[in-house]
Amino acid sequence: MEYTVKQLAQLSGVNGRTLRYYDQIGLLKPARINSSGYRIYGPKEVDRLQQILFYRELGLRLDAIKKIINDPSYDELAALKSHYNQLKQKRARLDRIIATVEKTILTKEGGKPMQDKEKFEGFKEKLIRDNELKYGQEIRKKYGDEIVEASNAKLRNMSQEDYQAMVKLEEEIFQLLEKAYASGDPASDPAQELARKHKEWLMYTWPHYSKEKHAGLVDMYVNDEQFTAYYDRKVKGGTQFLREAVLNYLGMNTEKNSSK
Amino acid sequence: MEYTVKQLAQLSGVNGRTLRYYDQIGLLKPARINSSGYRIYGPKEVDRLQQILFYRELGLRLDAIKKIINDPSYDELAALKSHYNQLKQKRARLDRIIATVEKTILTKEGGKPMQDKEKFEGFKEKLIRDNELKYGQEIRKKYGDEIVEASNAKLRNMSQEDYQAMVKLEEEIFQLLEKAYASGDPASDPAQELARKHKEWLMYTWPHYSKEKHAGLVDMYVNDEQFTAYYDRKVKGGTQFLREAVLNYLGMNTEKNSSK
DNA sequence: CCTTGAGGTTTACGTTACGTCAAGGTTTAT
DNA sequence: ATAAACCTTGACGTAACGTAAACCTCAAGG
Repeated sequence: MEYTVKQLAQLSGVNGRTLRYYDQIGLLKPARINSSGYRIYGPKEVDRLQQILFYRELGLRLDAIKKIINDPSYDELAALKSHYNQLKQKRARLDRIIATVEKTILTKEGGKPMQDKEKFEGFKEKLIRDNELKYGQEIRKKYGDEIVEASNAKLRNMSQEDYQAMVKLEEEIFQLLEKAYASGDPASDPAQELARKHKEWLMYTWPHYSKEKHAGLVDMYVNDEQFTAYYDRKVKGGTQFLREAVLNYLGMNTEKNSSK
Repeated sequence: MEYTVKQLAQLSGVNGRTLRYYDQIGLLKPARINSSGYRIYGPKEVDRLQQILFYRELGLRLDAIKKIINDPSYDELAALKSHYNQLKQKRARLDRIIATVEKTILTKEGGKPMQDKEKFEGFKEKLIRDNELKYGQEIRKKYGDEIVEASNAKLRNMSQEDYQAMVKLEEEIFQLLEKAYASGDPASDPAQELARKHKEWLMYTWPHYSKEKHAGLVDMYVNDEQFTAYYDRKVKGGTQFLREAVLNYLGMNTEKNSSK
């Protein structure tokens, strides 16, 4: 089947302008342009649009979507399964909001007062999405979906104070990283403190901590540009240094400097 | 309990900047400003923010939310019950999308091809929301929730062709309105044709048509500024004329010109 | 054959709901 | 006393379109 702009728009429920915009930003190019300049979409584009809408439903930004589906290692089927899980999470969030509404109604009708905190149950998706962005993509590939889901679930149930403590801890880690890096020695006291805090910080969201996973994670940090950018933003080479400090802390040998 | 910007932000999960913005546009003013110029929010503001977030969750725009909760006739409890229904609808929509993903996965794995149309099941909320904006607010007040819900349900199940036909019909109505209005006579042929088409158009979404409801509706058109703006956009006085044409068509007397 | 109406095109400016500085004042903790 | 962590008010930036202008193309009817 082939479709013009309007036809595909009607089929999918999006606006025609949206399709032109998607063409403009290179997110969804038509299969071809006919002799009079019309955009013509084929079956492949229909599927691609469907994928785009799934991602959009999850709240991803268009440039992120573009990156993902243009990635040569993009696996459509795996992506669909991931969608499936995330949509279920989204529904779970909706369930919590619905429960909050129910509770609020009962409160208004019954008179039993509600804690301010309770009033916002379910509205914290953004924090979860941040977590997802930081740890979702890559870790999903390495360790599978479960660990990310569990991490999100834990985050969701985290108390206000815990969350604040966690954010504070993260800041401390960055400060320690600067200090320890200045010492230049991954075995130094501040470096070991850094590694300890990094572990502590991970345990806020990891369901089961293990040395192997921790080591695997810092190893991945070094190889993944997103993570490297994140940990290098204060000091260049910070990611590398963090890895060595953690491996040292865990009593694992860095290949680079084995004994000494 | 009293909160500063950051505290309320952490409590509710929104960004501090968001709260300042809401103050700026007059959507959520702090209870008071303390001696050093800080915004201080009290319990009433906490509740109001919760309401705002409920509406935002449903996809309403901030100016619309402002209108609604500033309306002196705004009934918090009724609003909550309405939220409850709409959130459930939203969840139903999510369920449909989840079902689509499941189906897509099965298709990819099993090989049975999927209809292009099926691929977009669940993504048509916008049409429904438009319907809701046009007919939700006021009709909910007059006839209760059920009729609106039923109307939405009908729209949701409407086929592509029906929908197109309906949109086309709406356009015809506006053209007829112009023509009939020019004649100046609500009993004229084009005016009667107009009324007939208006009925036909309503029947696309109304579960049960009745003369009384039709008459009540056009009556309401005249008194509601949103509707008046809508039907007056081509010709001034069009709403009034439409009302008279319909009442005439239904064999009901307009008080203004009873016999003649 | 010509018109009309519904589609198509590009270009360009407007909008919503914030995010992100910048530059500075205030409060709290050490 | 000094820094850290708040707060303030601008002011500019942005994402993802909506909308309007000005023009081209195609199918159907008088």
